[in-house]
Formats: sequence, structure tokens, C-alpha cells
Amino acid sequence: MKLDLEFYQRERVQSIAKELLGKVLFTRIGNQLTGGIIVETEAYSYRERGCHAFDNLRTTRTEVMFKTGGHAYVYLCYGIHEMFNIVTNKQDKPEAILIRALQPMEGISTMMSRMNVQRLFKLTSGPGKLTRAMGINRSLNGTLLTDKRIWVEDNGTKIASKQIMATCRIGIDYAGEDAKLPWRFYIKGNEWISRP
DNA sequence: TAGAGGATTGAT
DNA sequence: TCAATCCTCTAC
Repeated sequence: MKLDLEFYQRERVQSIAKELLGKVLFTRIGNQLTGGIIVETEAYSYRERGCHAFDNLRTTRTEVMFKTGGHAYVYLCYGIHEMFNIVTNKQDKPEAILIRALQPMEGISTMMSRMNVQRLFKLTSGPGKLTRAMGINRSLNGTLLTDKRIWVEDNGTKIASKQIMATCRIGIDYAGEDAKLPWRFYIKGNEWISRP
């Protein structure tokens, strides 16, 4: 069942980031269906320095984060990698969840050809890799997740809270004390999580 | 308008 | 450990 927008438009981005674990992200790009179980997420909020929209910083790039929950926020990182985030909370409460890793489920041959690799291993185990495998790019920035091209489904899987690990987020040393917030979540023992 | 740096990755 | 690579943001 496709998640509706109300799921994303709640407060407490950390809770939503945890609830997304076990859900399935789908894309249909170029008429190719691909999908994977979300196994790793990170939460970002205007209340802390790790976030692009910290202190309600409003720029061309962060504009989409000020929209209602359920929009896709896709941006280019290091000039090379597209990063896929899901905007949460209400309008003008800029918060988002970075999808860091998936467990491939659907359209695996499509993903392998997009990645130009023969081995399934670590096809989607990182934020830059999974966008490439799923065909996600900046043209999807600002798209609602009720779109035909990208959405998230609940397949009934419930991840027990003791199966969810929380650590500090990766690659945001510039955020000072806020870099220590335990806002990175992943499914314990899953082999598809990004490298440490 | 120039310069610095980044929510990463894969090769060395 | 380091380069790739280009967009965004800030300061002048």
C-alpha cells in the first residue's frame, strides 16, 4: 500500500526516519520499475546545524524543504552524487530524511545495468549509489511521493524497535555538537547498510 | 563574480 | 588516503 502524504506531514522527523525502515522505495523511470527495502536513514531538522535549512535558511536549494511533507528533495553532492531525501513536517517547518541504503527487491537487472556492475553485492549500499541504481536525479526534486515515478509502499513489515540501531550521522563534522545527535538509523545486522 | 567546500565513492 | 567534479553559498 502506497504511503499517503499524512505519513510524512507529521512532526518528529526522527520518528518518521525510524518508521521508514522496512518500507519499500519504488521508482518507475524510463518505464523501468525498481524497488528496494529502506534499511538506513538519517534525519535532518532546521533546529540543528547538520541541516541545509538550519535556522530556516531559505535559498534556491533549500526551498523545497519548506514545502509540505512528502516532497522529494534531491541535490548534488561533491559534484558527483545525487542524494535523495524525503521532506517531512508541515509547510515552513523544513525537515527531511536522507535515504542512505536500500536492500534491492524489484528490477535488480535494471539496477545492475545502471550501475554497470555484475555483482548484486553492495548495489544500493550508500546514498549516492542507490540514487543511481534507482534512476533518481535532480529532475525529481520537488516531486510529491504520490507521483507515478517515485513513491514509498508499506508492505506490512514492522521492524521491532530493538532491531533499530541509532548512531551519529555520517559526514557532517562541520555541524559541531549537532554532529553527535544520534539521528542515523539502520536495521541491525542488515548487510546492505552503507560502509562505516 | 570569484573562491571555498561539500549529507560520497572507489581506487591506491 | 586521496582525487574526482560541479553546484551552492558567502563575501567582496
